[in-house]
Amino acid sequence: MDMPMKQYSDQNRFLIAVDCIVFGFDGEHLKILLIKRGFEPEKGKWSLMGGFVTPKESLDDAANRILTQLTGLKDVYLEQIQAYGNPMRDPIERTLSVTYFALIDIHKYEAQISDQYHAEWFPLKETPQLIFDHEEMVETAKKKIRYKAALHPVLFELLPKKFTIPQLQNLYEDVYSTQIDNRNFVRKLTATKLLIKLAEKDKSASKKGAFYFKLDKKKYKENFQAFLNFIPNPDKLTSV
Amino acid sequence: MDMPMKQYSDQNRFLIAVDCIVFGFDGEHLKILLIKRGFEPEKGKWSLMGGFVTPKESLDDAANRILTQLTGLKDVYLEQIQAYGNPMRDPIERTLSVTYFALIDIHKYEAQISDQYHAEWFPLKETPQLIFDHEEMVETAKKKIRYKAALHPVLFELLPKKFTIPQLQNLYEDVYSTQIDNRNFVRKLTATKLLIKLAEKDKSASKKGAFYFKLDKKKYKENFQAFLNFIPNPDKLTSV
DNA sequence: AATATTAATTGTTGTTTTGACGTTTAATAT
DNA sequence: ATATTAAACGTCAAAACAACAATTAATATT
Repeated sequence: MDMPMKQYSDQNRFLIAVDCIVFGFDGEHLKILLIKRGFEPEKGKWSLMGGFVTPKESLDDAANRILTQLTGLKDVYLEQIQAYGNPMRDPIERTLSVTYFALIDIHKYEAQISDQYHAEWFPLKETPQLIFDHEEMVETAKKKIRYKAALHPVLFELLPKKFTIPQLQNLYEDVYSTQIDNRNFVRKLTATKLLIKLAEKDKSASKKGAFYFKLDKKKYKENFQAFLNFIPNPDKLTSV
Repeated sequence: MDMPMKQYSDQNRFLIAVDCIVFGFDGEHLKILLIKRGFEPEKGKWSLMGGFVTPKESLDDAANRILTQLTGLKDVYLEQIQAYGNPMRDPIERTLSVTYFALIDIHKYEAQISDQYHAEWFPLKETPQLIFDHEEMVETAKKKIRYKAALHPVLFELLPKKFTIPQLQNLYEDVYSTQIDNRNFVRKLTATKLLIKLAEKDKSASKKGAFYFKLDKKKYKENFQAFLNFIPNPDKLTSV
């Protein structure tokens, strides 16, 4: 071949989409953010927040752009899950979708943007019917967050900067649908040295009040890959 | 909109490729299979085994097809790792690549097919320069296999049906570049009840010989998601 | 044929981690 | 002042773990 190539001939090209599974925690339950799809096909049906990848942006860029459009938030925790490539997954035209899961502090989420996109939070056990293969994507994302959080301190991304131990424990209990012994939980948590105790207390939830804590960012980054064991008997979590 | 849609207008379409990181174990070292690329650009350079996704196949189908073409093997362990979508990763034309890692019994691999593709096994520490972003892909795959194997009994996929404990231990020691105490290793292994002891011994490697074992397939499938702990202090493995 | 050699196999112990459960303390409501 | 609530602190026995020692089976050497 003498001439420099301009493109690969005889190959097929496809649409590439990004779909985001956005997790939030309202203090009681883990929830995901869904929108009413604004265009055909399946216009008006519940859907993950997604969009097509444009020529000059990477997948991560696309996911961040889409997430910012939906929530108004920037620099949120975002992690690629997997690519879905069934030829028939979109009936209109073959589209590959790369899913991401996002963890956001639900209180930072601005509701007026929600109205613009007709977005709504759904508890994990009460999600409506979704378009295409989005239900499968949500199932996989649920497994992924359970698997990941069993080993790494990723759930902190769902809480405000200041949070209490009971809040954190509620979160773990909801994610794993289990009761955790508070005394053992605190012991394991303390052992990680990930938390810094603040002077202030949250007295909204109890008479005695619970001390606020914040993350030790440095330790958090250093130990993000360390294997934790907050969940008793974490076996048989289904991986992704 | 009155007419049923035929396609999404005003969107861009891209090439989609699949690249496979094929791991094998020769009894001493973990290796990956690389090929000399047979077409421009970068013809003749070392590369992962990859190919473009065709219109009617899923991503998994494409990965299996490509892997069978390279190794002649079917039904091998194959798992999606992640999608790479940097707009400039292929200089000729924007191509999204979805990587898979494959674990094969190196002895089942047929060499004559290797010649056809100019394929070669490389120890992980002696991999040559690779095209595009394939080195980054290999790095990620290495982290992935270490992470996965620290928790799940996936390395058995690299061994023949009959294998000895010393073989298995060599494999773990090479994957984690560490010495493992044999007595503790055997105890943990026995506790999983994953192995069935055979009457036969392998006397090629030592005078006393080492008993062959085989996997208890049923237990293997049941416990695949269980968290193991063959590696002492598995913290600080880098995840993917 | 006895002995040395090699490496697989079986065994022991002290320490650390875990899960289960009891008690005390701080703040508010009566 | 007292009761109430739940957060915070503490105890203990069992299990898991890492580190280390001894025995055994097969071959090679003399």
